[in-house]
Formats: sequence, structure tokens, C-alpha cells
Amino acid sequence: MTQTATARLTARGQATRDRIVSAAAQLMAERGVAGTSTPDVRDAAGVSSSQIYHYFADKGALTRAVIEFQTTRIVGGQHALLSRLDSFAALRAWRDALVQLQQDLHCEGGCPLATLSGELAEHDADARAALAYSFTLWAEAIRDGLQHMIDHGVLREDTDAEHLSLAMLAALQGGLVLAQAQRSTKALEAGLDSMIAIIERHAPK
Amino acid sequence: MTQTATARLTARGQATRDRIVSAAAQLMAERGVAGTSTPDVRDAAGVSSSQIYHYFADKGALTRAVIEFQTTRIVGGQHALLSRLDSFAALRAWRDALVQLQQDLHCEGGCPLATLSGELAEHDADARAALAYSFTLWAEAIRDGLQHMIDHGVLREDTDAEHLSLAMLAALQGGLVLAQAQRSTKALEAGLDSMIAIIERHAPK
DNA sequence: CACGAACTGGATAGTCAAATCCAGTTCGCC
DNA sequence: GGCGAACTGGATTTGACTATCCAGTTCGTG
Repeated sequence: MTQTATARLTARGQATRDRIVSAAAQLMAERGVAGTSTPDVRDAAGVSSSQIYHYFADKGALTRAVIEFQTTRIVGGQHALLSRLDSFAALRAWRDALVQLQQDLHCEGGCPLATLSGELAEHDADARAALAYSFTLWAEAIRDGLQHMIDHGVLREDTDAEHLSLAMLAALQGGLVLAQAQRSTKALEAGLDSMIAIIERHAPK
Repeated sequence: MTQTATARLTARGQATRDRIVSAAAQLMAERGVAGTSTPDVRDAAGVSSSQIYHYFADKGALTRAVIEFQTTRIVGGQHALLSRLDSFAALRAWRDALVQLQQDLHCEGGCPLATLSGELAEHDADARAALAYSFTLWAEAIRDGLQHMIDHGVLREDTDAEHLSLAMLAALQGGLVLAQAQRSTKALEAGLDSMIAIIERHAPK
């Protein structure tokens, strides 16, 4: 059903499946997994109940598809922004884009991956493992961006990109948690700016 | 029911109410709010259904009581650790205690306040506001700790404790999000250590 | 065009949780 | 010790959600 059946999907079937996952992803980001019923998804996607169970074994399988969808969307977007880091100005532009996005969203929603993780980590081992991998990919995207700066001579060769990327992702995720609760980007800005200040200390002398 | 009725509780009634809140807090931290049913709470607290609705108007009121309970427990505990910061060694001891606690818990659970926030922020304005205040109290506890270090001459007078406390809390919360998902304290350690490195730069020359 | 597989729609079991009701017990106080 | 309020237990109503079933339609392919 998951891999083999996906290959057997017709164009129409694939479109229907995509519509279901996309609608479910949006609803789950807004209301959480438990707060999103299959009737909600049915209405939002404009399909009928049986379609959902035709494409997914149960709600858990749909949830896993949503995790994959959000991972591709978010980490893919981040990778595009980060892969070309070649200056501190570019690093600050990445920081500004994150802050601006949250402000445009009125600090609502937080990070969809973190929301899913908070709800699923303790009672769905598969989901937790998938989300752990998502965060690993995100950290690697940041690390590769820092490595790119090293390669361009903007950072010293002895910079520990691995360590800094984990710290940066922690500051970012925590900033998003606080932004969502406090409806303010102050903590997000403070966290990211502090991490950038640390990184700037690794400029060649 | 909330303030006035609390005053009218007898000792036995108060004990029953406490038992319900405590049981609900534990269950909600483990399984989330939506994943915790009132029958679950009833069994865990050893009471019957009507007790819950005798002490709380509805599940939302119980949830708000849980937020208050966790805020007092967690922020109170943090305040006790932070209020006596008088050296970098004490700051590192606080960091070590946080990391050790997560390791003892096998990185399970994350921060109960962040879990509640992720689940409630977007559809319960009162809960979101209460949790925003919880995080503000936590940030103030960190800020006061840093101020204590300034007062003891361990940090320079011009240190921006407000900014640093927000950044530290962001790194801490994000580290907990990643610890829960990845079942590893590496990102938590990286985030906290980076923030401590920033703070150490504010030592008098 | 014909055949089977993929796809679709709507109705409906079966389950469980939120909240209420009511009958009975214990407590605080005079 | 007796009165009213606070407290307790369990049955029950009401509603929503997950998942299934089945009958009908469209699609891909020889």
C-alpha cells in the first residue's frame, strides 16, 4: 500500500492522494493531529470518506504521509536558502527571512514538524523516528551552509559546523515555540542573533 | 467556581481536587491533552466521573488548572536553581542538571509546558495566554539569575540580561524539542553550551 | 470495444469520550 | 444532634469519530 501501491496510482489517483495529504497537512498544522478528524479532511479535500481509506490504511498512515509532506516542504525550502551561504550578510538574510515569515503569520502555528513531534513522539515510535530524521536533515542543511562558508574562507577551517548547526537549530526551534506561545518574535530573534554572534567569532583573523 | 469556589473547599475537597489535577497533569504530559480522556483521569485519580465536573466546569477548566500546576512546579523549581547563581561554575551546574534530568528521563516527554503550548496555542486563547505568561516567568527567572551574577561582579554591568535570558530560554526549549524527537541530548547540550559561551564573553576584563 | 483494475460516493456499524443526572453520604457549624 | 452545604458514586444521555461495506463509475490496455 505504501510503496508498491503508490507506483500503481493513475494520474487521477495521485492527484486525489495529493489533495488528501495537502489538506490533512494544513488542518493538522492548525489544529493538531487529534484535533483533525477524517470528516474534516474529507470536506477540506473535497473527497468522500472511502477515498481516504482507499489511499491510506488508517489515520496513522495518513499522519505519516503528512510528516513526509511537511519534511519535504520545509526542509526542502530551508536547504534552498542555506545551500548558498557565502557571507555573514547571507546568514543574516536567512535569519531575517525566518523572523519575517513568523511575523507575516502573526506568530501563529509554530513549526509544523515540532507540533507533530510534540503530539506524536511519545505514542508513535515510527512517527518519532521519522521526525527525528527530519530534524537531522534540517541540521545537516544548516551544517552544509556553514561548511559552504568555510569553503569560501568566510569561516576558519577549524570551525565545528556540526556543533554549531545543532545549536542553531535548537535556538531556532525554541524561538518558534516561544513565538507561538507569546505571539512575539523577540525570543526567536534573541536566540538566532546570539548564535550568529557565536559564528561570527569564527571569522578568520 | 475558579477563585471563589476554591476558597469554599473543605480539606477533603481540596485533596480530591489536587489528586485530579496531579493525575491529569501526568497523563497530559505523557499523552497530550487530546490523548487524555476524562475516564483516564478518573481512574488514575481514583475518583468518579462526577467529581471531575464537580470541581471543574469542563475539560478546558481542568486543562487550565493543569497549566497552572505545571507552571508552579517547573518554574518554581527553576527559580530555586537559578536564584543563587554566583559563578560560571554554578551556571554550568544548572546546565548539567537540565541535561542530566533529560538523560534520566531517557529524553522522553520534552517540556510539559511546550507540549501543552503546541497542542493548545492555536485553539484556546486563554491557555495560550497562560502559557505565554509561564514562559515569561521562566525567562525572568533566568534573567534574575544573570542579574545575580552581575551583582556579584561575575558579569559586567553592561550585560544585557534581558536579551540573554530570552536567547537562553529559546536554546533550552529548542534543545528539549530536539531531545524528545531524537532521543539524544546532543542538540540541547550544543544549544546551552553555545549560550554559556556567549555569556562568558561578558566577564569583566 | 471489452475487460478488469482503479477509483468514487454515500450509508452505516461500532466505539468511545464529554458532560449530565440523581440518589446517597459526609462534613462544618450552631 | 441536627441542619444545610459540600462531597461522592455510578448510570446514562448525547454526540462525534474511526473504519468498513457495497454499489456504481471511470480509466488503462489489448
